[in-house]
Amino acid sequence: MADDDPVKETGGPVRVRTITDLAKLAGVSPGTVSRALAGKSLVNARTREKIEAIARDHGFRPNQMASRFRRQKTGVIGVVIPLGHDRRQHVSDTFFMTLLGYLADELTERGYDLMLRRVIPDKDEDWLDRFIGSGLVDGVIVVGQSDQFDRIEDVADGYLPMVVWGNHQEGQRHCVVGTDNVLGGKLAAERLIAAGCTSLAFMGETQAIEFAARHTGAKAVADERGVPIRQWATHLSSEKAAGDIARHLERHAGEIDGIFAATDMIAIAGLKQLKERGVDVPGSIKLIGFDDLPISSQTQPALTTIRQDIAAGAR
Amino acid sequence: MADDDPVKETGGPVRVRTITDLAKLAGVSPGTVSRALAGKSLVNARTREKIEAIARDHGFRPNQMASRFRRQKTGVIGVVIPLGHDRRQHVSDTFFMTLLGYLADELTERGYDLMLRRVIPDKDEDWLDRFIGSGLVDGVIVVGQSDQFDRIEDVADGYLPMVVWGNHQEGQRHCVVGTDNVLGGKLAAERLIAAGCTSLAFMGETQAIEFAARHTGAKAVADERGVPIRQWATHLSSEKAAGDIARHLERHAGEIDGIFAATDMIAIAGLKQLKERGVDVPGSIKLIGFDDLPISSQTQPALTTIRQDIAAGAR
DNA sequence: GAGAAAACTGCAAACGTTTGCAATCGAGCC
DNA sequence: GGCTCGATTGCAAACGTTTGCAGTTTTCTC
Repeated sequence: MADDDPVKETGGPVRVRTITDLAKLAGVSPGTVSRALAGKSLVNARTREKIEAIARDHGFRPNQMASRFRRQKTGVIGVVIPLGHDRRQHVSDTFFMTLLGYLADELTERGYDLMLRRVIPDKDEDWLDRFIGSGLVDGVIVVGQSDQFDRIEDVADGYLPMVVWGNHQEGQRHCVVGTDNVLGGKLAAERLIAAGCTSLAFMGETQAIEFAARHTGAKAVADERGVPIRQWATHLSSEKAAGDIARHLERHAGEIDGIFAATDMIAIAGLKQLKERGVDVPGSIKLIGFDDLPISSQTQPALTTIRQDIAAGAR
Repeated sequence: MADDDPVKETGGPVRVRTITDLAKLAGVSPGTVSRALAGKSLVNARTREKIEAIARDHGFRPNQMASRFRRQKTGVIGVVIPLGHDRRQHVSDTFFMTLLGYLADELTERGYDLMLRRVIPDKDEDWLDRFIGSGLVDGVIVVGQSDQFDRIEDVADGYLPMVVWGNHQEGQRHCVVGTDNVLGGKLAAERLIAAGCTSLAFMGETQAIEFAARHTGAKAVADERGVPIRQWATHLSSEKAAGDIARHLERHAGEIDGIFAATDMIAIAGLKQLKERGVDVPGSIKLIGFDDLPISSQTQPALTTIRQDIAAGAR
């Protein structure tokens, strides 16, 4: 009799892989199964129960690929980290990773998945277009503008929910959230000067606009107070930074009594170098960092908490 | 004449969204376009060039959702972090984030995307099944077994490329890569004892098997050498750890002269507490951590580099 | 108990690609 | 010159869900 349903005749536990298999088993149409599983109100309570029971028994999970494809919604937010000016820095950099941690928490809480991508802009002209155009994500969060400001601007017009973690620039078109780097720089310089410093150094680089802004802020205050501030070019990756710092200290250690490090990582590296040289910190040289990483318990200028901003921005 | 192609008549830049649009424009069939864009060898060089040109001009990107759906391959590796025993710890924990950084690098290098998901096992019975069954990922990397060992084991039989970062257990069925925690614990204890310590403390918790193993290793060596080792239960999150450590130190500071911290984060927190109490480190109390985070330049026991293992494991 | 409204359910057409198979077009071979 | 073979290309059927529309019941209402 069951001629039209050979499946049942096998006796073995039927593998129910698709919504259609399940429908056959339940004796309803795929459409109904879909609705039942989606929790729509248009299905009879008894039918739904039956369907859910079967689904549970067979450990059935609707294929998300198909579902998302059909409804043209991925439920995924892309997080892309441009490895611009200093390839070694970004991913695996503590600050970005910490930020990413919070992002993951917040996004998951809102039912989104997080797709992480690291790109090397030099190698890949239109990294952003490609990511957006792929249709894989509902929105994009760019972590760090790096030196890709223009490219980001170009894309911003094409819309798509995008928020950028980075520095705000007068008249820019893309939505940005992040620390006020200029203000942070000012605060740092003010604090150093208030602590009695009379000659400052900025450790970091100014290629990426985030850091440039920090320098700008510090310089503005320093100039205003008549305190000299020099720039000590320093790589951002811990390994390279150490060497750079050592070199600077060797040549100019005596000339300054206050250091503003562009990142906490640099600050920590600097601290180590200073200690190794027997310099008293903060006795003879004062040091201030930037980022407020959980590790560094030094005093930091403002870092906005990301929570609310992200929520609103990513929607 | 162009009656059958109203699109061209609009004059505006034709929006080419699908492969079919492009095909029409190029005067070929969608199939051919697909082949051309996929770089297959079966298309005439001239046809391909033409198609590629049009694609470029219109900034066309094939819909990845559709593509991946059709070929039942996502090109995505899921990274899931079970927030088991201590909800606050995992994501936004520095160690995991650092690990994640390397993972991202390696996966991207191999053309995979990385989908991050944080789950709270208590709330969600079958977090793993759900993730795997969703068909969203080609493989899964579980970071940290936490207290979910059994659940992971259950799933491991169902196959699917899965690798777990965590502790190896005799006779387990799932593929695991990670530090040898027992060995690490042994090394730590040995080092402390070699440095002259005569009474140890282990700071951390033992609910998660990774940490339990570290403790076990340390205890084995300590017992063997006749050195007492006590356990100071300590939360893993920096904030809570500080309080725990303070409490322990207050009561038992004088009783020990060597501390093995289950993680670097705890070690750092401990270091701070000790300093605040004016304890000389490593003069009167020696301290050793675990993880080898880039920040901590203290001596650490072995941490396997993840590079090769991941590559092979994830395939 | 007829008629209408409400509650369910089934049908079939999408979503945009990939891909096996068959058709077409030249070119080379005897 | 007919035929075979290879190189391209077109056709159409998937992939597994969702969803508008059109039935088909059921349940009321009078």
